Amino acid sequence: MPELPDVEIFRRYLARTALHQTVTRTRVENPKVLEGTSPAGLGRKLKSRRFTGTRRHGKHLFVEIDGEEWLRLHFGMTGFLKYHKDPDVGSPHPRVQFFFTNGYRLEFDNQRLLGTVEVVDDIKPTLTRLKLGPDALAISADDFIQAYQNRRGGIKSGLMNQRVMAGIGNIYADEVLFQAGIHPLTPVRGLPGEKLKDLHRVLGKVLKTAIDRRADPGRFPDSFLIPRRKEGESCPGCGGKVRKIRVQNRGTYLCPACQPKPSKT
DNA sequence: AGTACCACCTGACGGC
DNA sequence: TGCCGTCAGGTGGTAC
Repeated sequence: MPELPDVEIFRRYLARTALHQTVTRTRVENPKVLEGTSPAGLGRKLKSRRFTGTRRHGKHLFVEIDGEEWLRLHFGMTGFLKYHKDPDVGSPHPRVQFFFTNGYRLEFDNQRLLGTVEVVDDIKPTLTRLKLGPDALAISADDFIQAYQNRRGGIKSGLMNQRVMAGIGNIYADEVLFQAGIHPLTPVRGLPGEKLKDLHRVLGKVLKTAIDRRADPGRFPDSFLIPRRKEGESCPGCGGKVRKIRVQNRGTYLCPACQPKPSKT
């Protein structure tokens, strides 16, 4: 689930629930998701401290701890957050839990254990260490064009490369390329500047729309491809059949009519 | 620089 | 029913 729009929704969720709450204790159900600390170490870092702010960069969520350190949450392929009243039935895979003085708890659910919970001193050096490019929602048209115009390889791989730009994954790469009418295997070099500029505009529009719709495909506009990610579904643009191919070994959905394959030169 | 392939994990689904 | 391969919205390392 978690690409940029999903993580932005998680950020807002945390900001209206666990923010400003004081942690009484933490509980680590599975230490595999911890990075650079132990369950006891995480507890020491958070006990009696408050969450004081939130930030997001790409697919990473940062939660400020008393204005001193930051909790970095990365969700992998299956993560989400849930805020409960303590005795309530929780989420199915609460790998890490944060308990608060108000009797609520925040759960970091992560079924496949591909996510990460880490405490860091500061955000900037962390983005450098993780080699993340600019955030896909914040990047300017000029920076976008600069980042892509001299790249080799296919456009979908480029969009998903977190070092070039952070936040786009398999699903939203397909959506952006569908909305822009570009075939996923199009060489970036084959895209004129005007087309890149258009792609940047579409990127922003897709992300903002998805966030407005709470990153919930059930609420997406009829013009979106995401709710029709199935071989043989009808294309929202032309009514033709949606096709599935593999790009970078990832299932990739497109409309061959609306996204013509680039002609070889 | 970019890609292919494997690994890390759990779980759902379709075919036999 | 049960087993098995495949696939899943992420990412890092290694080899070419």
